[in-house]
Amino acid sequence: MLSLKKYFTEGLLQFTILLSLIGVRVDVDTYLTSQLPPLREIILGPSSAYTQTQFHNLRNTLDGYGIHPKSIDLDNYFTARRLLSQVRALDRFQVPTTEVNAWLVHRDPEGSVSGSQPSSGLTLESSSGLQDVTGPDNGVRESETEQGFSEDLEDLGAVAPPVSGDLTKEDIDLIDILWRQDIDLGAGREIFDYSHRQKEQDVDKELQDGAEQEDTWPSEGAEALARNLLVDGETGESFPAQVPGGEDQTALSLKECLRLVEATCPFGENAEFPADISSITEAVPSESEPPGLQNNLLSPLLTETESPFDLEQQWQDLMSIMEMQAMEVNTSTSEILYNAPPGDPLSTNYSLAPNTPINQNVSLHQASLGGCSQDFSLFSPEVESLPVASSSTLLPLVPSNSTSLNSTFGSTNLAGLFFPAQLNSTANDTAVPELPDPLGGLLDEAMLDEISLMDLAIEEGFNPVQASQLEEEFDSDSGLSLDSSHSPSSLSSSEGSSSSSSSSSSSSSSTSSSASSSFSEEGAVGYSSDSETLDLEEAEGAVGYQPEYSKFCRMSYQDPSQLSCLPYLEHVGHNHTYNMAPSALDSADLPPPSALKKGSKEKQADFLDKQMSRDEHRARAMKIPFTNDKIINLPVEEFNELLSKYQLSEAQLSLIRDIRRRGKNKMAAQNCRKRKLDTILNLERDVEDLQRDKARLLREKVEFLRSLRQMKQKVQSLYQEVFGRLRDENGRPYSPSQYALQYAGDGSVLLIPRTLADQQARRQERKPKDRRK
DNA sequence: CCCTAGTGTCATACT
DNA sequence: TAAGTATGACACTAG
Repeated sequence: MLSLKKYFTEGLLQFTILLSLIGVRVDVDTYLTSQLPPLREIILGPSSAYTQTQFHNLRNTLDGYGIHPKSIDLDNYFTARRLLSQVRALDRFQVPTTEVNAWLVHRDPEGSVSGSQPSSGLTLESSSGLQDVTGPDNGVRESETEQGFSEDLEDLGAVAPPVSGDLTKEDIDLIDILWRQDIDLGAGREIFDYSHRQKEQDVDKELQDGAEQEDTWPSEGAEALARNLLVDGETGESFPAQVPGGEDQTALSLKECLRLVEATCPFGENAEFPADISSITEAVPSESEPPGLQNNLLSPLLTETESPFDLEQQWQDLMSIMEMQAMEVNTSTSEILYNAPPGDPLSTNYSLAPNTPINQNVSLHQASLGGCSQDFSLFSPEVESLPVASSSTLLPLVPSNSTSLNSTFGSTNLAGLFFPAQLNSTANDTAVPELPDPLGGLLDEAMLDEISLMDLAIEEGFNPVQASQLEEEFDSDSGLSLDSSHSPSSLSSSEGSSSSSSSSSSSSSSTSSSASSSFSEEGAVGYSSDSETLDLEEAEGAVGYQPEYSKFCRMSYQDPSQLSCLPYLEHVGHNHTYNMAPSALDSADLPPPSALKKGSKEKQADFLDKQMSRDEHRARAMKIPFTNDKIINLPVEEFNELLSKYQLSEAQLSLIRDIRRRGKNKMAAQNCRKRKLDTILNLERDVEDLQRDKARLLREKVEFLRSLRQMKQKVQSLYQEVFGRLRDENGRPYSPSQYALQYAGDGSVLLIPRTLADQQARRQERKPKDRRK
């Protein structure tokens, strides 16, 4: 019970200190409501840190005593706590996984679509036109508009119903690939610098048969695209500008793609048509499309799944970032956050061009992609607005395992059509190490909202290198421990000098204000605070030790001005100690020889008198034949010996024991207070570290989210590319309003009527909700 | 005179 | 059990 009480009170103290030290908004609610263990930890945990630091033990060690067994490793404790906090912060990143469904596509000549899976077989006759695919993400969009972000995402169709379920291995692989692709396209992972990719590309060219595809892509593509290239501000990569009239580039790049598709896919003969630009453009989005329609049209993949991110929480996180910036981390985010226009360059850089029409004079032999063994789920985009951002966006969507793709499409490396070779073959090798697999669950609207938010925040200039540096800094600065440098043992540096000073400087009562103390030969620990007496004490074999200013001065304060000395310590040093000047005793016991300027002597005596503690006065009054320092600091055996040497009355003995008790207790109290102070200071530093960690993790999160958004956009554009190339038996493109592509779990692709796709989407949207209940 | 910080002391519990 | 230690509480003092 006692320990419980102790823990509780101490915990409360620390908790309060923590909150007050933070001084900024703390997510206390999160901990209180949903995370009781942390609260319990906050209350109970620190208690261990608050107990028994044994400051003097180190000194005792110096004096020949061992470390007190009660000493607690605060370092470990605080480190554990810090790690716990990090882990806790990380769990906000966890999002439910998104199930990627796919259907095996087999399109028979009659115009019906039949999947290899029974449930997916459907006829195309159900050309029911546009479906009302209103997204189910109203709540999310509220906050979107409120924050002024993500309109572009909506335009991109981020309102599609969610896909749900567990990720299969292939899904993960695909996600991984997408991730890397994204990285390659400038997701901010500088580790994948251009040269690195170049090397990979070179290697892959040697390894892969489809080198020609890669060659044609950059060569022809570059030529054609050179006119309207945008440069990714982040990676320096170029991609086509989104020019409304830029059909040329698109057509050209698509032609390249198509050539490979034709060479790869065993399409039916009767399905081959020369591409008719006009017919294609009909199926292509136009600027005149109502915005609402576009929203629905462009949502094959940017589907909402679950909303793992509490927007409120995220907003708090962002606020926290800004708070951190106020502290020191950065200073620009808030401005960016609040002032950045919705169409900030960063966002637009990676946004598809909703209004870019796509003209492709290409054709498919058959209106089906037989057995595309990709797992990415392409959900139906709706009609007209099929913005293909740029040909460069075709690059992503590579399967982690290109062999499966190849086997599916035949001997030709179709993957090379869509993806650079180096990504095909080295996807696994170049994976970002330890990259979590956040993508599954991240593909949801709420995430996109956040992404937009984060995109703004990220402009503060964070990069992974900085993050790692920060991390290193944190690692090296475990900061939470009461390391030896903060313990009184460090006194030795300043104290040792005086320990050997002559013992008989005596009555001079040095008025030097410099604090100096020493350890006695016995190793007993005394306490002396100011001026006088030290040398005399040594003469007595007693020892004092000074409240070490240096110790406090070493406490980590970021403000250099505070480093010099804590102002409130300037008053420490009153001499309330028992370490009276022997001269005083001597002068009392042995009156001065005689008339030696009585005035000054009296003054001196008065002064020393005032310096004496009550116990010293009592001792003198009781004619105790030895100093209080001896009484207090001598080991028990010597102390008893000393007592035995003298014939002392009961009163004297009682007083001596009281003096000893009080003296010991006084030192204990001093140690106790020091410990408290250290604990508080360390808590303060702990809070700072945690805040920095939090800011760093948030920045990393921003990075992840942005990459995710880019991947989504690329997948969407890929979908549009593929869909736009599909031709029915008459050689006409399928209407996005009537058909949609879906991917089955087994890697197959299915062209299904839009109505069915919508139904499935809704069904899958309901699933997670039900699961949540 | 009041407030605050530092300190000493006591009582108590613990080691 | 004795001695030492830790700490909350209180009082005192200086600034």
